Amino acid sequence: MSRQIQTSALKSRVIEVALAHFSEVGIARTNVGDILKDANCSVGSLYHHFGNKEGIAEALFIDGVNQFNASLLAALLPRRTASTGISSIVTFCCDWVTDQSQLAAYLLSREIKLSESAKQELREMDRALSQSLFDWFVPHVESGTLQQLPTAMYVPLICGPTLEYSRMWLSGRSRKSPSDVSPILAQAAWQSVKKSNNS
Amino acid sequence: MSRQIQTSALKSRVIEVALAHFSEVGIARTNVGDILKDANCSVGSLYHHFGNKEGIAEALFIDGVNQFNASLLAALLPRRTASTGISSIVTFCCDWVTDQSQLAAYLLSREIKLSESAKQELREMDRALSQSLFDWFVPHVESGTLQQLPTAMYVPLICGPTLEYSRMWLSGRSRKSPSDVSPILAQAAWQSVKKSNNS
DNA sequence: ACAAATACTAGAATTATGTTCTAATCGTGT
DNA sequence: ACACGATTAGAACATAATTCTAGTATTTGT
Repeated sequence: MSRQIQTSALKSRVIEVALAHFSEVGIARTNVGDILKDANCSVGSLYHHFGNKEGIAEALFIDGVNQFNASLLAALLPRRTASTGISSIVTFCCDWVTDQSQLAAYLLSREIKLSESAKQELREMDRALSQSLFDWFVPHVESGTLQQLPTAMYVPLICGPTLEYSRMWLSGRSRKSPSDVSPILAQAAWQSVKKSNNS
Repeated sequence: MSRQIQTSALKSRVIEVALAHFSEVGIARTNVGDILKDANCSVGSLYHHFGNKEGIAEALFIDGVNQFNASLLAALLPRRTASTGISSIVTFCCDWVTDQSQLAAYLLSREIKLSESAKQELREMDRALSQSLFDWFVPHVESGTLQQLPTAMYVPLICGPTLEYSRMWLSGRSRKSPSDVSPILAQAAWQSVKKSNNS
């Protein structure tokens, strides 16, 4: 088997196993020995590839965010109207969280203080996503269907309620899954960013 | 000095010192030795009062949530109209986060996997707050100024964007403080829960 | 006021576990 | 085939969390 494939398989295995352990007992309480054992990985390999325990947590985090961002854009970009676009964002988030609840819980409960380099990388990813989203918004703002707002406000307004509800659900504070309530969340998101006549 | 006072002073000191360290380098990387030193506390005392490092983190968390909840209710309850009430919630959150950014960052980035007992305690606190908020909402729903929604939706809709924006600001992803943008957030919150005629 | 019980403090000793280090191995390009 | 770098291996190490035993103060009951 080629080195590259073998190596990336090992990394995926470690990340997958790590998510399971982190989810069960938290990062602090999982010991790398257990990850090693479950992922069939030697101490040397693990530290070669990830540097330390935080490195595993960071790789998992970045991996998850990448997945999420890519899928979100894929869901949004084909939409042509402002209201279907906003709705697709919210619905996608709800379904993703409901579907991948373990990974979602990990990403939403930023259980880790990221290193500067990881922060850097994430900032760049965030910038790229924000840019794509903003590019999609612009025409609808110009055509007068979306409110003109400071750039930084769109994401919180549209996704804030959904993410907050997701946190509630993931931590057992509500029964109905985000998917179950996505129509309400989509409607509310639309109300908060659509252009309205009255105040 | 009475034992009680001395003891609670020690605990406060530990919690305060812990917040400083946790904020600077994260929970995982702060060592209890440093907390001990800075809080003038012996190993024995610390473990007697907090059990372990996580116990400190939990006490800090619960303490912070208590403070926040109490102040929030104090800001909301005197309000008489639906729109001033919603606005006061959002504005209070923004100002609190802006003002106590270190504690806010700690609470919002749930850097810890809470123990079952802490979860229990927090769930109870959350239930109490939700109940108070809901009691305040009910009359305005009945009078037709607020939308009728599932109970669990009000908090995410009203606070979601604010909390999400706060996270962005706290992690350096936006320049303007929550207080700076609170009018926009308050307006959006109102749009998403007020009773409207059109769809 | 005294005794007993309890709550708390102290810090040395222990243990757990994350990480380093040296050596070996395996692909890959020349 | 050779050599180089990337990767694997796991024993050894070091750090830092936690336990433990003993001692001290405070409160409580009589």
